[in-house]
Amino acid sequence: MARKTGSHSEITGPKIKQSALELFARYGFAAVTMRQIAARVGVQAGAIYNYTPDKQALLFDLLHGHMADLLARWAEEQVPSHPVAALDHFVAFHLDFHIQRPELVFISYMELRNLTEENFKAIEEKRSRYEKIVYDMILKGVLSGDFKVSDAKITSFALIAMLTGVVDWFREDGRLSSEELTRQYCALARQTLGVNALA
Amino acid sequence: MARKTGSHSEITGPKIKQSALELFARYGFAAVTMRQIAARVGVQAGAIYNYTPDKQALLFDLLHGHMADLLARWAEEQVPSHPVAALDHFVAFHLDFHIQRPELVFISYMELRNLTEENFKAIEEKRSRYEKIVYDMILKGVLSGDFKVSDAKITSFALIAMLTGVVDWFREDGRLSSEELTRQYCALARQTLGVNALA
DNA sequence: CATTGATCTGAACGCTGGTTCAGTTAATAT
DNA sequence: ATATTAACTGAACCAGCGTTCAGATCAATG
Repeated sequence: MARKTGSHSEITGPKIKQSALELFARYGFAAVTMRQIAARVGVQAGAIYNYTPDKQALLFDLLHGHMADLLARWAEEQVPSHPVAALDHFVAFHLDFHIQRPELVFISYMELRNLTEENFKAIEEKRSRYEKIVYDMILKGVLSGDFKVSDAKITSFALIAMLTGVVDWFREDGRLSSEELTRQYCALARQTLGVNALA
Repeated sequence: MARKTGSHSEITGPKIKQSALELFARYGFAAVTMRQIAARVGVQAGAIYNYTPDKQALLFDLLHGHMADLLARWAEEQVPSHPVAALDHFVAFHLDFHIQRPELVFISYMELRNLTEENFKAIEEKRSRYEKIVYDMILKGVLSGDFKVSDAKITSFALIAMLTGVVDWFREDGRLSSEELTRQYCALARQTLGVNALA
């Protein structure tokens, strides 16, 4: 027996990516076997190499695609000009995007060190671009007087950390709906940035 | 050639733990070899098994010791009774403790999934205890009217995430001293918890 | 119907992993 | 000196790793 009826590359390709993603997220890149990925797809290990040059590329494609997607989506957003409205908009966007991809968010943080130096740099560059977006947003609000923070850089890190940390505990079927979550975090973010705080 | 002059278990034991910690933090548990750890200690791989039953125990001891240490230290602290002072105290404690052990903090977050189910539960239990401390602290301030937050549970997660996230970027020789860092985060935490905010 | 080419199998390759253990060494006790 | 033993070596075991590849299979083509 060899090739199964109805197997096509248009199906197998995405399935490999998806399986790799799930397994990397659950067990970690180094702990996952090509044979495990193949088994989940319903294929032998060798078949994977029709779709990726090696295991490293499988990881890199996932991470790089994730960051590229994040930046592309943000570029499409219509950001309000008022700093507080922009903050709300960003919080909603960030939460929505990350909550929909908990596994990608997870491995994007965890598996950076399993990347080749070259591949690592490519991801870092995109990550910095995103951090700069947040930093610029905060800076604008500080200059306009809408935000009161003692250090815009620190605050940008703190804001990202506290928003991204949500994927560690949020569950779609949990106590909070995603709408409620967004509402809560918009209020929390405003407070953290000192909106309406005393000078 | 076999045993080297001056080698003693009181030295080799801690050296193994330390080497394992450094390597796990840098390359990840699954990617690190017993032979790599041994090489760093200056010993053959087999010698490690005089100090640990297996690789898993090496990881578990590090994580469990870290959490036990965290809880023990906090238990020794004299916490002010006033909610705002207690918050400041907690922020200073948490930052200080975590900044001094960036590698342990790192692997405590990253390598949980490489633990046996039984070992995982033991760590989780301690982690929950710590989270409850934070939650209770926030709740107390909310009830006294010193804190204004819309959801104490969410806020406790957000606070921990934003404080612990510091180890991702803070460097002892960086722009900020640890004292300055603490000052900044005390202010940030107060703002996040709505101290002095309008009702 | 014959041919082709994309897709996949199954077995193999060389290598490295965690772990074990008989034997060696040197510090200590007698 | 001799005996004892904790500490370590060095080699081995075998399972499993990522990766390769010749050959099998099937869908599509002409």
